Amino acid sequence: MEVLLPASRPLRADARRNREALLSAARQAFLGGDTDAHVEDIARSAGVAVGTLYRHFETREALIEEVYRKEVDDLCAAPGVLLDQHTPEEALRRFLLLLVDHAAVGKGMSIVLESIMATDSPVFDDARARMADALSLLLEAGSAAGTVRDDVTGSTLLRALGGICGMRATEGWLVEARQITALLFDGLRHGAPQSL
Amino acid sequence: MEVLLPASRPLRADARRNREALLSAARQAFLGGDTDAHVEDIARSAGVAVGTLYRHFETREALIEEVYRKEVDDLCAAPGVLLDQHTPEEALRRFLLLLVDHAAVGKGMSIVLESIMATDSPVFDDARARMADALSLLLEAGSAAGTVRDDVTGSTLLRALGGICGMRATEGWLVEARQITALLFDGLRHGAPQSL
DNA sequence: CACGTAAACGGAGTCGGACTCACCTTATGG
DNA sequence: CCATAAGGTGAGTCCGACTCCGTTTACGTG
Repeated sequence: MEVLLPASRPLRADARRNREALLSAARQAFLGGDTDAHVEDIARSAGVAVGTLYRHFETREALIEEVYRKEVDDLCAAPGVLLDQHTPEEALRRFLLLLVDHAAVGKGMSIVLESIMATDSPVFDDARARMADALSLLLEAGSAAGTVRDDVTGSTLLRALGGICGMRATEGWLVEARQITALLFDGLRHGAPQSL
Repeated sequence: MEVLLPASRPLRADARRNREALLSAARQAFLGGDTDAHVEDIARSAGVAVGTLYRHFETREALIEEVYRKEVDDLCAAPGVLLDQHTPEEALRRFLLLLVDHAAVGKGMSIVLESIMATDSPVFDDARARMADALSLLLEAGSAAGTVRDDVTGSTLLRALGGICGMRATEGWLVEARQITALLFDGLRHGAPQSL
Protein backbone atom coordinates (compact mmCIF):
# COMPACT_ATOMS: atom_id res chain seq x y z
CA MET A 1 0.00 0.00 0.00
CA GLU A 2 1.82 3.05 -1.26
CA VAL A 3 1.25 6.74 -1.78
CA LEU A 4 -1.06 6.94 -4.75
CA LEU A 5 -0.84 9.31 -7.67
CA PRO A 6 -2.07 12.68 -6.41
CA ALA A 7 -5.29 13.64 -8.13
CA SER A 8 -3.95 17.12 -8.75
CA ARG A 9 -1.87 17.85 -11.89
CA PRO A 10 -3.41 15.99 -14.89
CA LEU A 11 -2.03 12.52 -15.60
CA ARG A 12 0.71 12.06 -18.10
CA ALA A 13 -0.54 10.67 -21.42
CA ASP A 14 0.88 7.18 -21.00
CA ALA A 15 -0.37 7.00 -17.45
CA ARG A 16 -3.91 7.80 -18.50
CA ARG A 17 -3.75 5.25 -21.29
CA ASN A 18 -2.61 2.55 -18.90
CA ARG A 19 -5.25 3.46 -16.40
CA GLU A 20 -7.94 3.11 -19.05
CA ALA A 21 -6.49 -0.19 -20.20
CA LEU A 22 -6.49 -1.52 -16.64
CA LEU A 23 -10.06 -0.46 -16.00
CA SER A 24 -11.17 -1.95 -19.26
CA ALA A 25 -9.40 -5.24 -18.61
CA ALA A 26 -10.80 -5.40 -15.10
CA ARG A 27 -14.24 -4.54 -16.35
CA GLN A 28 -14.12 -7.36 -18.84
CA ALA A 29 -13.01 -9.82 -16.19
CA PHE A 30 -15.38 -8.79 -13.43
CA LEU A 31 -18.51 -8.21 -15.47
CA GLY A 32 -17.78 -11.49 -17.20
CA GLY A 33 -18.22 -13.20 -13.89
CA ASP A 34 -14.66 -14.00 -12.93
CA THR A 35 -14.93 -12.15 -9.67
CA ASP A 36 -11.72 -13.57 -8.34
CA ALA A 37 -9.62 -12.77 -11.35
CA HIS A 38 -5.97 -12.45 -10.32
CA VAL A 39 -4.35 -9.05 -10.38
CA GLU A 40 -1.46 -10.51 -12.34
CA ASP A 41 -3.82 -11.60 -15.12
CA ILE A 42 -5.66 -8.30 -15.22
CA ALA A 43 -2.38 -6.43 -15.46
CA ARG A 44 -1.08 -8.71 -18.19
CA SER A 45 -4.21 -8.45 -20.29
CA ALA A 46 -3.99 -4.67 -19.97
CA GLY A 47 -0.42 -4.92 -21.23
CA VAL A 48 1.21 -3.60 -18.06
CA ALA A 49 2.95 -5.04 -15.01
CA VAL A 50 1.43 -5.41 -11.55
CA GLY A 51 3.45 -2.50 -10.26
CA THR A 52 1.61 -0.24 -12.65
CA LEU A 53 -1.70 -1.58 -11.51
CA TYR A 54 -0.77 -0.75 -7.94
CA ARG A 55 0.39 2.70 -8.94
CA HIS A 56 -3.15 3.46 -10.02
CA PHE A 57 -5.23 1.50 -7.53
CA GLU A 58 -4.58 1.10 -3.83
CA THR A 59 -5.68 -2.51 -3.75
CA ARG A 60 -7.43 -5.11 -5.84
CA GLU A 61 -10.63 -4.08 -4.08
CA ALA A 62 -10.18 -0.45 -5.04
CA LEU A 63 -9.94 -1.46 -8.69
CA ILE A 64 -13.16 -3.45 -8.45
CA GLU A 65 -14.86 -0.53 -6.79
CA GLU A 66 -13.82 1.82 -9.55
CA VAL A 67 -15.05 -0.54 -12.24
CA TYR A 68 -18.53 -0.64 -10.81
CA ARG A 69 -18.90 2.98 -9.82
CA LYS A 70 -20.04 3.92 -13.29
CA GLU A 71 -22.72 1.26 -13.34
CA VAL A 72 -24.02 2.52 -10.03
CA ASP A 73 -23.98 6.07 -11.34
CA ASP A 74 -26.27 5.10 -14.19
CA LEU A 75 -28.63 3.42 -11.83
CA CYS A 76 -28.73 6.36 -9.46
CA ALA A 77 -29.60 8.75 -12.24
CA ALA A 78 -32.69 6.78 -13.17
CA PRO A 79 -35.16 7.86 -10.44
CA GLY A 80 -35.07 11.48 -11.51
CA VAL A 81 -35.87 10.53 -15.09
CA LEU A 82 -38.57 8.07 -14.11
CA LEU A 83 -40.28 10.58 -11.86
CA ASP A 84 -40.50 13.01 -14.76
CA GLN A 85 -42.27 10.48 -16.93
CA HIS A 86 -44.49 8.53 -14.57
CA THR A 87 -46.54 8.68 -11.41
CA PRO A 88 -44.42 8.20 -8.30
CA GLU A 89 -45.94 4.77 -7.76
CA GLU A 90 -45.16 3.64 -11.29
CA ALA A 91 -41.69 5.20 -11.14
CA LEU A 92 -40.96 3.18 -8.04
CA ARG A 93 -42.16 -0.01 -9.65
CA ARG A 94 -40.08 0.60 -12.73
CA PHE A 95 -36.98 1.42 -10.77
CA LEU A 96 -37.19 -1.79 -8.79
CA LEU A 97 -37.47 -3.75 -12.01
CA LEU A 98 -34.61 -1.77 -13.51
CA LEU A 99 -32.46 -2.93 -10.64
CA VAL A 100 -33.35 -6.51 -11.40
CA ASP A 101 -32.56 -6.10 -15.08
CA HIS A 102 -29.24 -4.51 -14.26
CA ALA A 103 -28.38 -7.47 -12.10
CA ALA A 104 -29.28 -9.69 -15.04
CA VAL A 105 -26.71 -8.11 -17.31
CA GLY A 106 -23.74 -9.87 -15.83
CA LYS A 107 -22.87 -12.13 -12.99
CA GLY A 108 -20.29 -9.63 -11.81
CA MET A 109 -22.75 -6.78 -11.76
CA SER A 110 -25.19 -8.67 -9.61
CA ILE A 111 -22.45 -9.66 -7.20
CA VAL A 112 -21.52 -6.05 -6.80
CA LEU A 113 -25.05 -4.83 -6.42
CA GLU A 114 -25.42 -7.46 -3.78
CA SER A 115 -22.28 -6.28 -2.05
CA ILE A 116 -23.54 -2.75 -2.12
CA MET A 117 -26.93 -3.61 -0.81
CA ALA A 118 -26.39 -6.51 1.50
CA THR A 119 -23.10 -5.91 3.30
CA ASP A 120 -21.45 -3.28 5.37
CA SER A 121 -18.20 -3.33 3.46
CA PRO A 122 -16.84 0.19 3.74
CA VAL A 123 -15.72 -0.17 0.13
CA PHE A 124 -19.28 0.38 -0.93
CA ASP A 125 -20.30 2.97 1.62
CA ASP A 126 -20.47 5.63 -1.00
CA ALA A 127 -22.39 3.60 -3.54
CA ARG A 128 -24.73 2.42 -0.83
CA ALA A 129 -25.48 5.95 0.29
CA ARG A 130 -26.21 7.08 -3.25
CA MET A 131 -28.49 4.15 -3.91
CA ALA A 132 -30.35 4.80 -0.67
CA ASP A 133 -30.80 8.41 -1.69
CA ALA A 134 -32.14 7.37 -5.07
CA LEU A 135 -34.68 5.13 -3.41
CA SER A 136 -35.61 7.80 -0.89
CA LEU A 137 -36.40 10.15 -3.72
CA LEU A 138 -38.89 7.67 -5.12
CA LEU A 139 -40.42 6.79 -1.77
CA GLU A 140 -40.88 10.40 -0.82
CA ALA A 141 -42.52 11.27 -4.09
CA GLY A 142 -44.84 8.32 -3.61
CA SER A 143 -45.76 9.16 -0.07
CA ALA A 144 -46.32 12.79 -0.99
CA ALA A 145 -48.75 11.57 -3.65
CA GLY A 146 -50.38 9.36 -1.04
CA THR A 147 -49.87 6.13 -2.97
CA VAL A 148 -46.93 4.77 -1.03
CA ARG A 149 -46.31 4.13 2.65
CA ASP A 150 -44.45 6.90 4.38
CA ASP A 151 -42.80 4.81 7.07
CA VAL A 152 -40.12 3.11 5.00
CA THR A 153 -36.73 4.68 4.37
CA GLY A 154 -34.58 4.34 1.30
CA SER A 155 -31.91 2.47 3.19
CA THR A 156 -34.44 0.02 4.56
CA LEU A 157 -35.71 -0.75 1.09
CA LEU A 158 -32.14 -1.00 -0.17
CA ARG A 159 -31.43 -3.76 2.29
CA ALA A 160 -34.55 -5.58 1.34
CA LEU A 161 -33.43 -5.59 -2.27
CA GLY A 162 -30.06 -7.11 -1.47
CA GLY A 163 -31.20 -10.70 -1.63
CA ILE A 164 -32.47 -10.33 -5.15
CA CYS A 165 -29.03 -9.98 -6.59
CA GLY A 166 -27.84 -13.20 -5.02
CA MET A 167 -30.10 -15.14 -7.28
CA ARG A 168 -28.05 -15.04 -10.45
CA ALA A 169 -27.40 -18.34 -12.16
CA THR A 170 -30.30 -20.13 -10.57
CA GLU A 171 -32.63 -21.76 -13.04
CA GLY A 172 -35.35 -19.29 -13.89
CA TRP A 173 -33.98 -16.66 -11.55
CA LEU A 174 -35.29 -13.70 -13.48
CA VAL A 175 -38.84 -14.82 -12.87
CA GLU A 176 -38.16 -15.22 -9.15
CA ALA A 177 -36.42 -11.89 -8.95
CA ARG A 178 -39.35 -10.10 -10.54
CA GLN A 179 -41.68 -11.86 -8.20
CA ILE A 180 -39.80 -10.77 -5.10
CA THR A 181 -39.72 -7.26 -6.42
CA ALA A 182 -43.46 -7.31 -6.97
CA LEU A 183 -43.88 -8.67 -3.46
CA LEU A 184 -41.97 -5.79 -1.95
CA PHE A 185 -43.72 -3.29 -4.14
CA ASP A 186 -47.11 -4.54 -3.05
CA GLY A 187 -46.06 -4.36 0.59
CA LEU A 188 -44.98 -0.78 0.03
CA ARG A 189 -48.15 0.46 -1.56
CA HIS A 190 -50.53 2.40 0.46
CA GLY A 191 -53.59 0.22 1.04
CA ALA A 192 -51.71 -2.95 1.81
CA PRO A 193 -52.80 -4.43 5.11
CA GLN A 194 -50.24 -3.09 7.53
CA SER A 195 -48.75 -5.26 10.24
CA LEU A 196 -46.24 -2.78 11.49
CA MET B 1 -6.94 -31.82 0.54
CA GLU B 2 -6.47 -35.30 1.83
CA VAL B 3 -8.48 -38.47 2.40
CA LEU B 4 -10.63 -37.69 5.40
CA LEU B 5 -11.35 -39.95 8.34
CA PRO B 6 -13.86 -42.53 7.12
CA ALA B 7 -17.18 -42.13 8.92
CA SER B 8 -17.31 -45.88 9.55
CA ARG B 9 -15.65 -47.29 12.68
CA PRO B 10 -16.32 -44.94 15.62
CA LEU B 11 -13.67 -42.32 16.26
CA ARG B 12 -10.94 -42.99 18.73
CA ALA B 13 -11.48 -41.25 22.05
CA ASP B 14 -8.78 -38.62 21.57
CA ALA B 15 -9.90 -37.94 18.02
CA ARG B 16 -13.45 -37.27 19.10
CA ARG B 17 -12.26 -35.00 21.88
CA ASN B 18 -10.13 -32.99 19.49
CA ARG B 19 -12.94 -32.75 16.99
CA GLU B 20 -15.23 -31.30 19.66
CA ALA B 21 -12.55 -28.89 20.79
CA LEU B 22 -12.03 -27.69 17.24
CA LEU B 23 -15.72 -27.18 16.61
CA SER B 24 -16.09 -25.35 19.88
CA ALA B 25 -13.12 -23.09 19.20
CA ALA B 26 -14.35 -22.37 15.69
CA ARG B 27 -17.84 -21.71 16.96
CA GLN B 28 -16.53 -19.19 19.44
CA ALA B 29 -14.52 -17.42 16.78
CA PHE B 30 -17.12 -17.37 14.02
CA LEU B 31 -20.20 -16.60 16.07
CA GLY B 32 -18.17 -13.91 17.80
CA GLY B 33 -17.86 -12.17 14.48
CA ASP B 34 -14.30 -12.95 13.49
CA THR B 35 -15.33 -14.53 10.23
CA ASP B 36 -11.84 -14.58 8.89
CA ALA B 37 -10.25 -16.17 11.90
CA HIS B 38 -7.07 -17.97 10.86
CA VAL B 39 -7.01 -21.75 10.93
CA GLU B 40 -3.77 -21.58 12.88
CA ASP B 41 -5.45 -19.60 15.65
CA ILE B 42 -8.49 -21.84 15.79
CA ALA B 43 -6.28 -24.90 16.02
CA ARG B 44 -4.15 -23.35 18.74
CA SER B 45 -7.09 -22.27 20.84
CA ALA B 46 -8.46 -25.80 20.53
CA GLY B 47 -5.10 -27.04 21.80
CA VAL B 48 -4.16 -28.92 18.62
CA ALA B 49 -2.01 -28.31 15.55
CA VAL B 50 -3.25 -27.42 12.08
CA GLY B 51 -2.55 -30.93 10.85
CA THR B 52 -5.18 -32.21 13.25
CA LEU B 53 -7.66 -29.62 12.09
CA TYR B 54 -7.19 -30.76 8.53
CA ARG B 55 -7.57 -34.40 9.54
CA HIS B 56 -11.09 -33.59 10.65
CA PHE B 57 -12.18 -30.99 8.15
CA GLU B 58 -11.47 -30.93 4.44
CA THR B 59 -10.97 -27.18 4.34
CA ARG B 60 -11.49 -24.09 6.41
CA GLU B 61 -14.83 -23.70 4.67
CA ALA B 62 -15.93 -27.18 5.68
CA LEU B 63 -15.26 -26.34 9.29
CA ILE B 64 -17.35 -23.18 9.07
CA GLU B 65 -20.13 -25.12 7.42
CA GLU B 66 -20.15 -27.68 10.20
CA VAL B 67 -20.26 -25.01 12.89
CA TYR B 68 -23.38 -23.44 11.48
CA ARG B 69 -25.25 -26.55 10.49
CA LYS B 70 -26.62 -26.92 13.99
CA GLU B 71 -27.93 -23.36 14.06
CA VAL B 72 -29.72 -23.95 10.80
CA ASP B 73 -31.16 -27.18 12.11
CA ASP B 74 -32.76 -25.34 15.00
CA LEU B 75 -34.24 -22.77 12.69
CA CYS B 76 -35.62 -25.39 10.32
CA ALA B 77 -37.38 -27.17 13.13
CA ALA B 78 -39.32 -24.07 14.11
CA PRO B 79 -42.06 -23.97 11.43
CA GLY B 80 -43.51 -27.31 12.53
CA VAL B 81 -43.77 -26.11 16.10
CA LEU B 82 -45.17 -22.72 15.15
CA LEU B 83 -47.83 -24.25 12.94
CA ASP B 84 -49.01 -26.35 15.86
CA GLN B 85 -49.49 -23.31 18.04
CA HIS B 86 -50.71 -20.59 15.70
CA THR B 87 -52.70 -19.88 12.58
CA PRO B 88 -50.62 -20.31 9.43
CA GLU B 89 -50.55 -16.57 8.89
CA GLU B 90 -49.32 -15.89 12.41
CA ALA B 91 -46.85 -18.78 12.22
CA LEU B 92 -45.37 -17.28 9.08
CA ARG B 93 -45.08 -13.88 10.71
CA ARG B 94 -43.39 -15.31 13.76
CA PHE B 95 -40.98 -17.37 11.75
CA LEU B 96 -39.85 -14.38 9.75
CA LEU B 97 -39.19 -12.50 12.97
CA LEU B 98 -37.41 -15.51 14.44
CA LEU B 99 -35.03 -15.37 11.52
CA VAL B 100 -34.31 -11.75 12.29
CA ASP B 101 -33.70 -12.47 15.95
CA HIS B 102 -31.39 -15.31 15.08
CA ALA B 103 -29.39 -12.99 12.92
CA ALA B 104 -29.24 -10.61 15.86
CA VAL B 105 -27.56 -13.13 18.12
CA GLY B 106 -24.16 -12.85 16.56
CA LYS B 107 -22.47 -11.16 13.69
CA GLY B 108 -21.19 -14.51 12.50
CA MET B 109 -24.62 -16.05 12.47
CA SER B 110 -26.06 -13.30 10.37
CA ILE B 111 -23.19 -13.57 7.92
CA VAL B 112 -23.89 -17.22 7.51
CA LEU B 113 -27.60 -16.81 7.18
CA GLU B 114 -26.86 -14.26 4.54
CA SER B 115 -24.53 -16.67 2.77
CA ILE B 116 -27.18 -19.32 2.85
CA MET B 117 -29.88 -17.07 1.59
CA ALA B 118 -28.19 -14.69 -0.74
CA THR B 119 -25.50 -16.62 -2.56
CA ASP B 120 -25.16 -19.72 -4.65
CA SER B 121 -22.17 -21.07 -2.80
CA PRO B 122 -22.44 -24.85 -3.07
CA VAL B 123 -21.23 -25.00 0.53
CA PHE B 124 -24.67 -23.99 1.64
CA ASP B 125 -26.73 -25.89 -0.92
CA ASP B 126 -27.98 -28.22 1.73
CA ALA B 127 -28.82 -25.57 4.28
CA ARG B 128 -30.48 -23.49 1.59
CA ALA B 129 -32.69 -26.36 0.51
CA ARG B 130 -33.76 -27.08 4.07
CA MET B 131 -34.57 -23.45 4.75
CA ALA B 132 -36.57 -23.24 1.55
CA ASP B 133 -38.50 -26.33 2.60
CA ALA B 134 -39.22 -24.83 6.01
CA LEU B 135 -40.59 -21.70 4.39
CA SER B 136 -42.62 -23.72 1.88
CA LEU B 137 -44.28 -25.52 4.74
CA LEU B 138 -45.45 -22.22 6.15
CA LEU B 139 -46.50 -20.76 2.83
CA GLU B 140 -48.49 -23.84 1.92
CA ALA B 141 -50.30 -23.92 5.22
CA GLY B 142 -51.14 -20.25 4.76
CA SER B 143 -52.39 -20.61 1.22
CA ALA B 144 -54.42 -23.67 2.18
CA ALA B 145 -56.07 -21.53 4.86
CA GLY B 146 -56.65 -18.82 2.27
CA THR B 147 -54.78 -16.13 4.18
CA VAL B 148 -51.57 -16.11 2.17
CA ARG B 149 -50.80 -15.82 -1.52
CA ASP B 150 -50.31 -19.13 -3.24
CA ASP B 151 -47.98 -17.94 -5.98
CA VAL B 152 -44.80 -17.53 -3.97
CA THR B 153 -42.39 -20.41 -3.38
CA GLY B 154 -40.23 -21.03 -0.35
CA SER B 155 -37.06 -20.47 -2.30
CA THR B 156 -38.33 -17.16 -3.63
CA LEU B 157 -39.09 -15.95 -0.15
CA LEU B 158 -35.73 -17.23 1.06
CA ARG B 159 -33.96 -15.02 -1.44
CA ALA B 160 -36.02 -12.05 -0.43
CA LEU B 161 -34.92 -12.54 3.16
CA GLY B 162 -31.26 -12.61 2.30
CA GLY B 163 -30.78 -8.90 2.47
CA ILE B 164 -32.03 -8.66 6.01
CA CYS B 165 -29.06 -10.46 7.41
CA GLY B 166 -26.64 -8.08 5.81
CA MET B 167 -27.80 -5.33 8.07
CA ARG B 168 -25.95 -6.31 11.23
CA ALA B 169 -23.95 -3.58 12.91
CA THR B 170 -25.83 -0.73 11.32
CA GLU B 171 -27.20 1.75 13.80
CA GLY B 172 -30.70 0.66 14.72
CA TRP B 173 -30.60 -2.28 12.40
CA LEU B 174 -33.01 -4.41 14.36
CA VAL B 175 -35.77 -1.90 13.79
CA GLU B 176 -35.04 -1.79 10.09
CA ALA B 177 -34.88 -5.56 9.86
CA ARG B 178 -38.27 -5.94 11.51
CA GLN B 179 -39.67 -3.35 9.19
CA ILE B 180 -38.47 -5.11 6.06
CA THR B 181 -39.88 -8.32 7.40
CA ALA B 182 -43.23 -6.70 8.00
CA LEU B 183 -43.08 -5.28 4.50
CA LEU B 184 -42.58 -8.68 2.97
CA PHE B 185 -45.20 -10.20 5.20
CA ASP B 186 -47.74 -7.63 4.16
CA GLY B 187 -46.92 -8.24 0.52
CA LEU B 188 -47.44 -11.95 1.06
CA ARG B 189 -50.83 -11.72 2.70
CA HIS B 190 -53.86 -12.41 0.70
CA GLY B 191 -55.67 -9.16 0.20
CA ALA B 192 -52.65 -7.08 -0.60
CA PRO B 193 -53.03 -5.22 -3.89
CA GLN B 194 -51.29 -7.54 -6.34
CA SER B 195 -49.08 -6.19 -9.06
CA LEU B 196 -47.88 -9.51 -10.38
C1' DC C 1 0.24 -56.26 31.50
C1' DA C 2 3.22 -55.73 27.73
C1' DC C 3 3.33 -55.20 22.92
C1' DG C 4 2.05 -54.43 17.95
C1' DT C 5 -0.12 -51.63 15.09
C1' DA C 6 -3.39 -48.71 13.07
C1' DA C 7 -5.04 -44.35 14.18
C1' DA C 8 -4.13 -39.72 15.34
C1' DC C 9 -1.00 -35.80 16.01
C1' DG C 10 2.52 -32.10 15.20
C1' DG C 11 4.55 -28.56 12.87
C1' DA C 12 8.02 -27.36 9.50
C1' DG C 13 7.45 -26.85 4.76
C1' DT C 14 5.04 -25.87 0.18
C1' DC C 15 2.30 -23.14 -2.61
C1' DG C 16 -0.39 -19.53 -4.42
C1' DG C 17 -1.73 -14.95 -4.59
C1' DA C 18 -1.81 -10.03 -3.03
C1' DC C 19 1.23 -6.42 -2.53
C1' DT C 20 6.13 -3.69 -2.42
C1' DC C 21 10.42 -1.46 -3.62
C1' DA C 22 14.68 -0.23 -5.74
C1' DC C 23 15.86 0.65 -10.11
C1' DC C 24 15.01 1.74 -15.00
C1' DT C 25 12.39 4.28 -18.84
C1' DT C 26 10.10 8.14 -20.92
C1' DA C 27 7.01 12.15 -21.43
C1' DT C 28 7.20 16.87 -21.23
C1' DG C 29 8.23 21.90 -20.42
C1' DG C 30 11.79 25.05 -20.80
C1' DC D 1 17.63 18.52 -26.85
C1' DC D 2 18.22 18.00 -22.01
C1' DA D 3 16.86 17.68 -17.12
C1' DT D 4 13.96 15.80 -14.33
C1' DA D 5 10.00 14.28 -12.26
C1' DA D 6 6.39 11.13 -13.44
C1' DG D 7 5.60 6.62 -14.58
C1' DG D 8 6.69 1.59 -15.30
C1' DT D 9 8.78 -2.82 -14.10
C1' DG D 10 8.91 -7.51 -12.08
C1' DA D 11 11.63 -10.14 -8.96
C1' DG D 12 10.94 -10.50 -4.27
C1' DT D 13 8.35 -10.33 0.31
C1' DC D 14 4.67 -11.57 3.12
C1' DC D 15 0.96 -14.06 4.68
C1' DG D 16 -2.28 -17.54 5.10
C1' DA D 17 -4.34 -21.94 3.59
C1' DC D 18 -3.07 -26.48 3.08
C1' DT D 19 0.32 -30.96 2.95
C1' DC D 20 3.53 -34.51 4.28
C1' DC D 21 5.81 -37.56 6.84
C1' DG D 22 8.13 -38.72 11.13
C1' DT D 23 6.54 -39.24 15.94
C1' DT D 24 3.26 -40.34 19.52
C1' DT D 25 -0.68 -42.74 21.47
C1' DA D 26 -5.06 -45.45 22.13
C1' DC D 27 -6.56 -49.82 22.48
C1' DG D 28 -7.42 -54.84 21.00
C1' DT D 29 -4.99 -59.16 21.67
C1' DG D 30 -2.22 -63.04 23.75
